[in-house]
Amino acid sequence: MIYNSVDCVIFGFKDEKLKVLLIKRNNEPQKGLMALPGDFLDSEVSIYASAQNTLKELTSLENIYLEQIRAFGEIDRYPGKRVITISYYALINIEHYTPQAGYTAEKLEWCDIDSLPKLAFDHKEIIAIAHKRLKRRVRTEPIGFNLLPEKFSLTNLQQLYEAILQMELNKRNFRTKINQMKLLIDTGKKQENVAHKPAKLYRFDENIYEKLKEEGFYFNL
Amino acid sequence: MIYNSVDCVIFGFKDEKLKVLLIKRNNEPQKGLMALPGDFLDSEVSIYASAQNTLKELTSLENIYLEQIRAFGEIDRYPGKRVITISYYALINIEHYTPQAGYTAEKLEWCDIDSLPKLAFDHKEIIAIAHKRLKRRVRTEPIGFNLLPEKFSLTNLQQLYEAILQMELNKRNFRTKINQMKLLIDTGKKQENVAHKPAKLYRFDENIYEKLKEEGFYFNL
DNA sequence: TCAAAAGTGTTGCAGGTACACCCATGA
DNA sequence: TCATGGGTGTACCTGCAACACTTTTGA
Repeated sequence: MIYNSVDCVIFGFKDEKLKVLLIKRNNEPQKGLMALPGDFLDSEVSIYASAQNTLKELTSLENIYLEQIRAFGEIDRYPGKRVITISYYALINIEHYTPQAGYTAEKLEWCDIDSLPKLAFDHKEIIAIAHKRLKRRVRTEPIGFNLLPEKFSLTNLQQLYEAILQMELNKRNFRTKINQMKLLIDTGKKQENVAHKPAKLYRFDENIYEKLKEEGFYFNL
Repeated sequence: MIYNSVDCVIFGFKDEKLKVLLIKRNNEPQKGLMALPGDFLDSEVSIYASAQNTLKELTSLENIYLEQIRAFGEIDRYPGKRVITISYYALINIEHYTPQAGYTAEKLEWCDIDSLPKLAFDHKEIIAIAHKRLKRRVRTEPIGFNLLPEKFSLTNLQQLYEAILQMELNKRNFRTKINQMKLLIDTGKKQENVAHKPAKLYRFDENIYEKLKEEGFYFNL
């Protein structure tokens, strides 16, 4: 007998760090360890819909960026039975996240991508592969933006890319490249109560965003 | 009840064309249609091993390039039961391919990637996604070479990339870029019996090949 | 008036693009 | 000697990398 499950690597961005949403297992096997949110697959539900459900239960969010990573199918990846898991990764605006009833703060946690706790099963490997995929995708499609709030400064955007790609970027050149895309709209607003020149706040031009997503682009940072 | 299967998109290169190995179904459902080779998954076998087995049964080849694409899990993708398939793609040297006993020429066929027959299930979509993946991979890892015979000319190599990427490439620049990689070794041999200047034949430097594969590279064609 | 971060102008250089020409072979 | 495809030299030009300076705010 083979079981199928669906797991989600939910990425968020906060305090200049790339984060993953993890849940503490309260059932055997591996009770007490942190793990990716997920569930066994219902035979009446498509795998994509199953990932969407997991996401909605946890975060109450819908219509968010969600892409399959792949299936993980080593024989012994789950103790006791044969479970093949199909993993997805999601990009969410962490400000929109509100933990759902039933999930207490004790159980759910946003963990830094580069200081993860001990994880159940092969979830460490799954996160690593999700991150690798994200690093590539972010250069090819304008999806990184899904991680930001509606209004953000260019510095926010740069820090996001630096966190995802785990490398430093040159401020001047980063801004030049972003400008070339003509993807940002000046909201007219500025930062408030900061002890320095306040940064302009931008939002996306949804039309250009969709257009770039279709056409594909290469963001040579 | 959910069933799992593993399907393989086996790529080959012949007559300047990128090809896929397809098999005519001789069982219901969709008997008579062409389909990707594959099988239901045995609970004692890892998904990767299952793909390797399919490949070996069909082509008698081992140790070849094999990478998972992803799982396909729409509810109605397979008539009558819920079957989630996990797809792999393989790159083989078509000259090494010898159809195995039990598979007659009537049943197995190398089809052009851009003139595929009607296919069973969602296999057309799977091939399209495999091809898309190959297009990307071929620029990021030196894997395209798996599709060529041991000895090949620079023109062979260029035609391969043109077939995969479905675009024309400039001869002069293509050669310059290949040279920069220092990946090729002059075998000292040349084409024979051609009515023009015979092309030099090359083979790979396995060491550099492995090194590039690890490091990653970007082949900006 | 000072500290801190926002925001911009410019120049040199690497490397990609494009083009045209010569070479070796069989018929 | 001609047709065919193999093989190379180079000049232009785009566009990325690197750097330093000005601006605006709160304290």
